[in-house]
Amino acid sequence: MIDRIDCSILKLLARNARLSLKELAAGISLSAPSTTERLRRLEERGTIRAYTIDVEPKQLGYAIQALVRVRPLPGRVQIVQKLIESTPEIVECDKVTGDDCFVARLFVRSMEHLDEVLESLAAEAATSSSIVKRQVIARRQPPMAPI
Amino acid sequence: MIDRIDCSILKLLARNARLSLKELAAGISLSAPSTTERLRRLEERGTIRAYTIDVEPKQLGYAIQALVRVRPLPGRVQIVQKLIESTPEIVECDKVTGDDCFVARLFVRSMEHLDEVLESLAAEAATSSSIVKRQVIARRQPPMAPI
DNA sequence: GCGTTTGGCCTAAGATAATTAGGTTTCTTG
DNA sequence: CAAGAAACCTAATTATCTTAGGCCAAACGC
Repeated sequence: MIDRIDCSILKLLARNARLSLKELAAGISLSAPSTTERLRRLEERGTIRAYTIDVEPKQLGYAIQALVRVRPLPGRVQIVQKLIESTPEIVECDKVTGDDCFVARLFVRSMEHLDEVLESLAAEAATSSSIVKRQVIARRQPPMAPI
Repeated sequence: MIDRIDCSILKLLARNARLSLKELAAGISLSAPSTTERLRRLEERGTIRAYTIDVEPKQLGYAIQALVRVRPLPGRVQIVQKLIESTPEIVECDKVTGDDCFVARLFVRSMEHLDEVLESLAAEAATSSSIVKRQVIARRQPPMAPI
């Protein structure tokens, strides 16, 4: 499904998604039109879901990052999910196996702000929060190999 | 530190980091050269940490995504951190407050593969794994407002 | 086994976009 | 209030991207 060349494209774009077509083409030793066509197919097949940026949260005023495990009260799963979705401070949330139904990552300006967000969930769910002390591994790509 | 225009730039690029300079300039109603200069400063100040892509893990052969809480055995924190860093299946890891010293996200091809990765940690740490059943919120940006 | 089709690549030209240079306006500051 | 700096602009040059058309090799049908 994904050959060696597609793999190189993904690696190059993961490192810098704003690479010009020319640079990208040079990186994979193909012509510009062929590279365009490869890119188009990667997008079409959904391999590349999005081109995006990684923003420094502190520069946006978010001093604190936390991981929160959320256990909805019986019968409140749907409500809690809606609540989570509509909480803009939550930047990522997974529904997982186990007692902790949801695991969310959130960005807040202060401890007070964290408390505020958690309070908004308190009526519908039990939460356990962990403050991020350090990012040991910033979001990276898993090993990419031709399939 | 970040004005209304920078904010718009960040929002536009978060949605599509490959927007051409011309499109970006049109989006914020500035000329192309001014837009270039704004971008340059956002990069220089570290507000934009990286331009990257969001890849569909399934298309790379990763059928399963898991969140793992890792509690190193006494005195083994450093060793475990090294181990985590050198595990390519781990795509993200945070050092957090609380008993669970690390929280990692990993991509694996199968349950056997998951077991394999966890086994490699077993000698140095206790782990609790949760399989991701559904991404309720895919990585998004927190609210952006001028600061 | 051979002609045909398809997929993927190429080059080259025309169209589009990015950069550079130089000037204008506006805000800040001595 | 004048000087300087910061941020913007336009226009011309330079570079890049897209389009069109053709080549080649592997897969396919007869």
